[in-house]
Amino acid sequence: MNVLNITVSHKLYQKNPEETDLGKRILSKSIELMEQMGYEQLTFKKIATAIESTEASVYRYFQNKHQLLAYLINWYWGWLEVKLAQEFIILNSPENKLKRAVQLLVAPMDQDARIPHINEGTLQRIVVAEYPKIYLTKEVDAENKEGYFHGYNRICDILTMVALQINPEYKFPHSLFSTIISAAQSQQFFVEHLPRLSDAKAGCEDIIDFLTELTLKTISNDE
Amino acid sequence: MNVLNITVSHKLYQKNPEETDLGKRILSKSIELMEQMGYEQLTFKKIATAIESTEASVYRYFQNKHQLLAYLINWYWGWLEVKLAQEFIILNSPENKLKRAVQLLVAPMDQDARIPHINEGTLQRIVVAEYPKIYLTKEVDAENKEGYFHGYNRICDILTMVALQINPEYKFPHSLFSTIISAAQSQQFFVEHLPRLSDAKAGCEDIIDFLTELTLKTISNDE
DNA sequence: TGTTAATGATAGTATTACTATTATATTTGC
DNA sequence: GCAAATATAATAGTAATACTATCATTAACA
Repeated sequence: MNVLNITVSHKLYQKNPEETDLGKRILSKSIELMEQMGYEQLTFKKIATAIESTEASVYRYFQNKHQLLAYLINWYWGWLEVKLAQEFIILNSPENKLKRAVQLLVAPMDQDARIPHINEGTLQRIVVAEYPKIYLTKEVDAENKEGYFHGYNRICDILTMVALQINPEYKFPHSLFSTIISAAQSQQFFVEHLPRLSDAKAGCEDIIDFLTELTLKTISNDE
Repeated sequence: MNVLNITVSHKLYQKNPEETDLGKRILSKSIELMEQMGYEQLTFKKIATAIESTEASVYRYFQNKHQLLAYLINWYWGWLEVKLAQEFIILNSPENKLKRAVQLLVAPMDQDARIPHINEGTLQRIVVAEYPKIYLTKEVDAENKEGYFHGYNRICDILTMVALQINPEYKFPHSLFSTIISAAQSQQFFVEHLPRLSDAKAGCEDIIDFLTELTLKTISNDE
């Protein structure tokens, strides 16, 4: 059986949680609890109690809740990069690659049986609900140097390269894809919670149409 | 002299801060401190000390820090709506209105001398750095009912009406403008802190070009 | 078997986010 | 000009949070 390992920068943990059973239980339960109660309400005490361990043990893996969130979100981007790479094997036109990328961003993610301690679908919902919290802080510059945003940067770079194949003249590809990725998340959130900020109906189809059209029209160089 | 009053829903405060001297000092100092230290580090204690008042007094105006942030951000959207209305008086084409709206979102805001207790430029930077925090919470549905996001909804609706004059067939105007507004903020943030996520150079010109082109291409119905 | 590493158990601290109470000052109605 | 209401100040207190520290136990490993 194929074992897949998503690697996250060692700056994002104190002790690698993928290497021990306790570490995996922390990841698994953190994902479950964070989705249920949200980032603000989650505490290391609650995680520890839920896995029948102690607060101090959780602190051995992550410095604090913020680092844990950064870890999970980077894991997600690493995962998405693997998915993209897989899909691109059989996609030949850059247009189709971009379309598929948008679908991956927005469509609910299935759980991968090879990685039982991470529920990718739940993790995706965490990214939708919490993502901007990892960079909207006063520590952003220091954390950027530590690689806290590496996963996101890479996705953005990959899509930029694809877009430049369609139109090498397009001036703002990084801006475009950081916008698209963040819109992919916020539109999912708006459909569910702030529907006046979106035209999409429940389900991911409308959001995909919106983002795909937006992307392709923007990078096209006709007119 | 022309006195201007931005009205914020009474659900966004305990006691109207615009009505008293202490209230205005709280607003003024909150804006200053929040920009300096960021939302997370700010406490009511710090505000109170800085204006030589007490924590309990600040609590009489706002239930908590979250409500204060929501107040400030709604004030900003109210202010932006007033600005938009002023500008639209002499702009006739919907294209020019959208272009101007993008400029207002991104260009640094001057302080209005008629409202000495609110520094609009500083407030704008707070919106850039903190905006998503007011809706990315588990209380979002309840707070939406209380009108916490009213200001944003209105800006989005106004721009939607303008866009539909250009292309009445366009299917996703609300999604487009919630995306544009949020990109206006995040691009400003990225240019300063996460430059790999943007192609813009310092200053607002590139961001304005990026967003203007994105908007107009997306709503155009040719091709 | 002795050493190291991982975890558990427990305790403690500073800060935060409030709530409550009482005193004092100021404004307002009459 | 005085009583009543209101706003604010001063102070205290509480529960929860976000850690840090210490020491004992267990497991792993060489």
